[in-house]
Amino acid sequence: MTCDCELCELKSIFFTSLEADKVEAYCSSRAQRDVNAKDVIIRQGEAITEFIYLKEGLVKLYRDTPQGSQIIAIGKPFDFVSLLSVFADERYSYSVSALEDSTICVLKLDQVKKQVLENGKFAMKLITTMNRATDKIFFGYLDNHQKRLIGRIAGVILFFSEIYQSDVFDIPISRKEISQLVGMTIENVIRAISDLRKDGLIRAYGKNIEIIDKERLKKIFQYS
Amino acid sequence: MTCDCELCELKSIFFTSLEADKVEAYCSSRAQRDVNAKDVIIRQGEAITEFIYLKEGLVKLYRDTPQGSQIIAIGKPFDFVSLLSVFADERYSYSVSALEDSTICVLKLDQVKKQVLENGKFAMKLITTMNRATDKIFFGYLDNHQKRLIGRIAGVILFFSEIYQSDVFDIPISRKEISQLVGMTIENVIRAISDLRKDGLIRAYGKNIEIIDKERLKKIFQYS
DNA sequence: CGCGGCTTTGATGTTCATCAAGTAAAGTGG
DNA sequence: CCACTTTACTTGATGAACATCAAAGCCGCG
Repeated sequence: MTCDCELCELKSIFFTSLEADKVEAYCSSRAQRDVNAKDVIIRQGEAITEFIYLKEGLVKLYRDTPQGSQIIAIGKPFDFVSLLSVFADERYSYSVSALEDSTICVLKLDQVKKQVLENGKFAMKLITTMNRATDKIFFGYLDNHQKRLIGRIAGVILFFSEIYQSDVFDIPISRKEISQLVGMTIENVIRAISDLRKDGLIRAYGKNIEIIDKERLKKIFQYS
Repeated sequence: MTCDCELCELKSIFFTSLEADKVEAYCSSRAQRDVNAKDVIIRQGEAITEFIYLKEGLVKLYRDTPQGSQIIAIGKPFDFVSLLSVFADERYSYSVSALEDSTICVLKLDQVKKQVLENGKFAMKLITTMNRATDKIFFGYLDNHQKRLIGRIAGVILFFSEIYQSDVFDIPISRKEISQLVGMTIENVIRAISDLRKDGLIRAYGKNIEIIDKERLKKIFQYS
């Protein structure tokens, strides 16, 4: 009867806005699914029939364009990964795939819509959560694209350092993916990483990154 | 008792989702306001207490950053100009000002929230409309920033041509604003416009623009 | 009239993309 | 397990796209 998603933000929306007897319905309609790294969770162009939420792990949101693949955002747990425009369209305009082995929660979109129709408190919370998620992605994107290459790279490194809560970590995306994330060529991304290494701000052996001088890295991030 | 916003999308949301007796409450709580060109409608950093909708005219959404002013989008009638993150935060993270003399409709945000809480159908429609508006802005932005300067300029010209439904029009923004919209320097924006003029694709005397060769302009827009 | 802001053009420098080449790592079939 | 292929990564050289600096013309406004 109790869901095991102890820290689940979506659950908290349901629980604080649903009567006790409705919670059970939520629990039973919810499906949990484990996905492996590199698995595609959402495919651009597919019909939107589910409401998907990342419980554990790390994912990337990306879209394929004539100019190549473009990473829109990296999704952490407690981000509603399918929030970006779930209700806007019939079909996904982006894909989502797992960067690490992850666990997702899946709800039928109909169920969520039903809740919105029946439960104002739920609707209100959902709108707020959706807006926050979209805002974060959008304004984050705007901020990033005001910076030059080196600043964006510094941002990426600081971002993952924040996620892993450590100055030493394995970056979960390839150089190519970094280039798709920052919107520049792979060669120049590598050059920027090399520059940071040569200047003694980071150590970088393949995917393993160590931040040596976080303050200077933050300054580069800030002042582009 | 009847609202005069005959074509108002917001009104249509209310009307199709409210019982007749509630419509009156909506009408009375709604305030219509005329604003002059260059008037600031929403100011970045201000508390969000109202729900604002563009009934007539043209506005720009922009934000001020340490690197200068950045235009996020141009808002036409039937765009919910305050939709972008109304519920996400306490304060606006962007400004809105009128490009032309415009008419806006203003609702107390409390009133809208109340409707969301009380009326599921209204909530559902609002979510859908918000998502669509945000999607359009966001993915439009992503598309634009994959293009080179000349393609973005072509896009801007085609955009306003679409708005005014004519190949001859006065562009409602300055060269500087175009540069803030496409995210490049004013000098290079001017050079790009000059190039289009020299190549015979457009005529351009100050703010007056005439599209001569729409097909080629579209090709430039499309293929960056 | 003259001041300040907007616009335009030219010259020059920086940032980034492209092309080319080579190394390392990782999967693939015999 | 090893040769083989493929994919990811790295560095250098060159060129294109864009920013910056400088100067001058235009235009509206006090």
